[in-house]
Amino acid sequence: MLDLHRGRILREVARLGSMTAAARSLAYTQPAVSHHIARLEAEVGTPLVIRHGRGVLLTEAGRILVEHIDDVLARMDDTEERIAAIAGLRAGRVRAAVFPTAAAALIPDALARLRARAPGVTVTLDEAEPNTAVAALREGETDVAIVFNYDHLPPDTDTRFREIPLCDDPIRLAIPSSHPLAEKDEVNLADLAEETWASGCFRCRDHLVWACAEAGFVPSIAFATEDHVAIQRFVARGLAVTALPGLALGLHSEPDVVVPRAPALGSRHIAALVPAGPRPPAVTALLDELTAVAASLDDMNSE
Amino acid sequence: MLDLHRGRILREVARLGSMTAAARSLAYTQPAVSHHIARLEAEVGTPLVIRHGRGVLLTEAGRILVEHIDDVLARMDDTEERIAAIAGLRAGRVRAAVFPTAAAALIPDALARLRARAPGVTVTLDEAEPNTAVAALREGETDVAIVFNYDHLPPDTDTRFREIPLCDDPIRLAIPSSHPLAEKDEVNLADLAEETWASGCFRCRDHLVWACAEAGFVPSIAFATEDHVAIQRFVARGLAVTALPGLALGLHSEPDVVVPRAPALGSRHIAALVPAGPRPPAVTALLDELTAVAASLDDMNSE
DNA sequence: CGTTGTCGATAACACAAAGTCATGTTTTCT
DNA sequence: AGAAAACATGACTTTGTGTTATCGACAACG
Repeated sequence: MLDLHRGRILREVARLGSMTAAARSLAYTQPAVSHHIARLEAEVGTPLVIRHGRGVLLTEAGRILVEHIDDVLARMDDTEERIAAIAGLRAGRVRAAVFPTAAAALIPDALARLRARAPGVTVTLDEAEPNTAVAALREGETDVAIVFNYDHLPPDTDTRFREIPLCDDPIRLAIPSSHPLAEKDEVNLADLAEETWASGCFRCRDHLVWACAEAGFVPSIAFATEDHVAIQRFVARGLAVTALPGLALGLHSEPDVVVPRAPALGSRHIAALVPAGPRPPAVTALLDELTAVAASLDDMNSE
Repeated sequence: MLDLHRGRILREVARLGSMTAAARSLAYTQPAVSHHIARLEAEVGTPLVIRHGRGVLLTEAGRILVEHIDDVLARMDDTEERIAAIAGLRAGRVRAAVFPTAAAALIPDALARLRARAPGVTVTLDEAEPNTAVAALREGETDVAIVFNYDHLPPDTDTRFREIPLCDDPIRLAIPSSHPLAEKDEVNLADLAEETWASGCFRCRDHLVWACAEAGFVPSIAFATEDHVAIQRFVARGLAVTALPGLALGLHSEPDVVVPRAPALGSRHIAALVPAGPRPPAVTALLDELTAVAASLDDMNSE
């Protein structure tokens, strides 16, 4: 195959009409240019330049070659620019799989920051529970998975992924304001053993059952929905008590619901998962903004 | 600048989904491909592939790069084909500067042969006297100069050119059939010292004067024209005698003109001149056909 | 009309790049 | 689990790509 580098040299020789001048222009020595032209001629099997007076003149084949090389080099420049744009955060697309609460509480702020920093980068979002998000990551269908996990569950040890911790999301107790315990600052979980419970997604429900077991009882769960506004309404109407992530409560506060302290419920750990190894710049940038937004949330929690 | 070679490798990796497969397809070893991809990534500053299961998957930057490379490589193929066509005599243009008689007597046959052998090669012709033809060659305005020279003139010793002898063109005496000497087989030049002469181009006239001087007289030249048909008419009408190149006489034979032998007139040497050094294939091919045609003319003369 | 400066070609050589083989690590399939 | 397959890594060889030094040829100058 023709070597573009040699083509560039020939082009310069054509432009300047002399090998010596081309060598100067390209910061080479004259013999280097002479050699390259000779090799190019050997490769294509026909003379490309002809000595003429002081310098050289191109043959027909040489002229045609230069025309084509011009075209090819222009497209090469385009190519480089496109890739440089991705490397320089002026372009790029990131696919993220995010669990619902984070999609509402974390992502909008992170994307706003990312847009301010790198307007050319676009992010596409897929809402997905952690399990599906990880599966998508494994299949290469997404670039970043935003997931959460509870202390009582085994951590994800898959070495193919790198876990970037984002923040801790404390699980809060929510009870009706009409409830006898509503006036206490801190509530013991065991005191709610006889209540009717509402719970969210499978994983959250699982965690609730685990926490109650630690407290010595099995909760009676009558309502299950992933809609945290709906859950709060159930609580507000006095139909149930529930445990909700702080993030969900931060998104919406229903009247007639109180949130006493209940340390036994612990917290869930929110993290971003990306494939191990080097990351595209746009992915790194998104992770940066996610950690920044998450850190400010963490600060609010610790106050 | 991006290396097309690496681009080709990346493209193959993208097509086959694995470095090992790409290596097989390109007759490389696996580490070679691995190395090239790693270097490409270092050069562009962003990951291009990501490990996925058995093989690799391309990142966004990788996919975009491959798209562009496809385009560039296609144009590279075009380029190679264009040049290969010139090298393979399927295309090409030759500019020739030819003196008038040869343009009529030599070139048409040579071009017919060349067309049969290499239909894609085109030849452009400029009629020019030897001096102008050589000047054009020196200026790079023509690729081949077809010239002639006489024995009494100094040979062209310019080392910048290579001379390819084509044939000898004997100078013939032409006299009216009504002339007293018309019945003789061989005529002595000195017997025509008192005649009125016609002559052709400057160089031919010069040669005539020289030959007559050798025979001991100065010819009285009343008619000078480059049109050999016109000259023959002058002779046919008994207005003059003349010396004409055999080639011109071969092109047109006027009635009432006889051509006795006159060895003293010698001959002119027809040759092709090309720049020294390697020659484009189309030029070589034209020279081949010219020498072939000229050789057959030489044979006719020697019979 | 020779002399001098410039250009291209060539030879010898230094260094970098591009391959290879051997081997390790990770992931998948049995 | 263990075997097979794929990418990564390291040491080494070969090839290519540059350099300096020098020659031969053309052109412009006095």
